[in-house]
Amino acid sequence: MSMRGGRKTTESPQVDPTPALGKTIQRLRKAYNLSLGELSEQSGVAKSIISQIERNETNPTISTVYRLSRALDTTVDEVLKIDGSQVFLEHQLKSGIPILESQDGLCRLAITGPLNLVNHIQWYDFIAKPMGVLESDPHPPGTVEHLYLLSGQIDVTAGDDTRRAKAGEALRFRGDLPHKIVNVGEGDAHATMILVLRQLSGNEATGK
Amino acid sequence: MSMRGGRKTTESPQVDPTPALGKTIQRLRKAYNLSLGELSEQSGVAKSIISQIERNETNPTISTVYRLSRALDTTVDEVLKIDGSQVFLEHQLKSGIPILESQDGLCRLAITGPLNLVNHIQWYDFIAKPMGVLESDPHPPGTVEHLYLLSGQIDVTAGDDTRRAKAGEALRFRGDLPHKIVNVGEGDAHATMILVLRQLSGNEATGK
DNA sequence: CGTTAACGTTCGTTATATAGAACACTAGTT
DNA sequence: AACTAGTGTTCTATATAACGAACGTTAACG
Repeated sequence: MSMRGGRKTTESPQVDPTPALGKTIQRLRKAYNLSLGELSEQSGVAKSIISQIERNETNPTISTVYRLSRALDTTVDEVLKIDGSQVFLEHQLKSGIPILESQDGLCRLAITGPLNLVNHIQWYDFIAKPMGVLESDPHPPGTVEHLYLLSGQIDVTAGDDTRRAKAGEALRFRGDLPHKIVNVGEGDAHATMILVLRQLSGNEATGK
Repeated sequence: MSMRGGRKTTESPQVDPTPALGKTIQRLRKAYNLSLGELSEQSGVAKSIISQIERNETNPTISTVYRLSRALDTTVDEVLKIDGSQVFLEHQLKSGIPILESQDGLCRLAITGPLNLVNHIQWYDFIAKPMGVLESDPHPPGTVEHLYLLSGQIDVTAGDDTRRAKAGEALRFRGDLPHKIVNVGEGDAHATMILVLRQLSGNEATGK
């Protein structure tokens, strides 16, 4: 008797085990602002292959997916996950810092600041396509968010307050409230976003 | 400026991304008492491929590894883990029941009983090669372990008490103490092991 | 304009992962 | 002993994943 449980082969004869792999890889790659060539360099995978993987035109080798997921600071399982329902992808870095990136590609938040300061100050590069909306849950109390708009035009809503900023302008608002950033311009909106956590002031070192 | 952090390509030029995959697959397959042919049927992967994968003679496709890991009730990441230090592999089933299986292949514990009773009674198939030792941490208080030796010869130590059993004999001992099973015979030892948890008696149902 | 550079795609070739058949090997049976 | 049924391995052919080069496109510059 070698049967065990009710597992069957006939479950799904020809399921594509990796329906979302391509999109996920591409999402992560863009979240890091990497081109195919750059990711190719960093991962060791030919850029043509990456291109095909992103369009689900190939069934990559474990080795290939492994190298890609390493270069993208994530795991094989993570890139295999089918998260079609998720609006935002939350990607845990090795350092524990999440990268938020909208699935439809409208908004993108990439960390650009030094990782060792992440408990004091977080520095993001923010790009939103027209109509893009980034909604954030509150950050820790006392957090202040600084936003310097490099190009485009956005509306920022923090709590009840809404303000508009054009290219070259800066905004500062409370990050410990639910807040929202909307690209109200016609082109892409590009901004530098800096989160200053309260711990920074009044405590020179965490003591660890 | 497309640089980001300090990720480098030169990290490891030609690392084998899957050094333990073969062993892990084989371990899991044996933990389920599956032959290559059986796993082939259940996973849809040709048994020749599984054979090659287990001996690390191929670099399987994501699809292949995915089908295998599914058939083995685990994830892709799980089979990729390099746990060379671990003496025992603890494999979480979907149902949450761990399977213990020694890495060197000396001992093997496979669940054979019905899964829905796992909180009351656990029923294992135990096989140990010569010199094989299975050490267990204490089970919940009140647990009694029943062991019926099908073939071979073993010593069981529970607490301070040590007893020997030959083929056809049965042992019963306290499972809530650290205990150890040693195959002292020349051939394989094969036993049926039944864990009876206290909840079974005095409570007809856990209420959930 | 043409030039350059960067992007993602497609092409041509090579390497190899896959499946199925054939193969040894063992153990149990008559 | 021969006959089975099981194991895991090795064959052979085919499909295709991988790479690097060439390509079309776009954008920024002179």
